[in-house]
Amino acid sequence: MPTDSEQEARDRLLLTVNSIPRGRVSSFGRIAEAAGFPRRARWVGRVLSQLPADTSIPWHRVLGHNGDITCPRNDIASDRLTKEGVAVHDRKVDMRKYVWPG
DNA sequence: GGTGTGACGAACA
DNA sequence: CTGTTCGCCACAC
Repeated sequence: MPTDSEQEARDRLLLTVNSIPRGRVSSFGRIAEAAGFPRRARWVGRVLSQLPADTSIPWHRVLGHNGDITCPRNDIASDRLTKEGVAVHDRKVDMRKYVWPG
């Protein structure tokens, strides 16, 4: 069973992911720091990987720091980002143009 | 309880 | 630009 503090940590993390505006993206490390967990990028990736398929969390807006779509469902992520107005080229995004916080 | 691994990231050659 | 090395941490074996 997850600890209360662990649950709280995940909640804070997902809250931060939820705050990424439509049409913008962020990186694992940036989200981790914004949520109050510096240097926990890998943990962020792990938590997102365990989200249910029907979640409302915009996990597709979280990319690698260089703009790479690194998730296993990169097709879905690419599709959703494109529909949000984010230009995706070769499974990559121009981080400098869409990064949040800007 | 050591070891390998991963939706990471930064520094460096 | 690519590849290497290291730090990081949860987890499976």
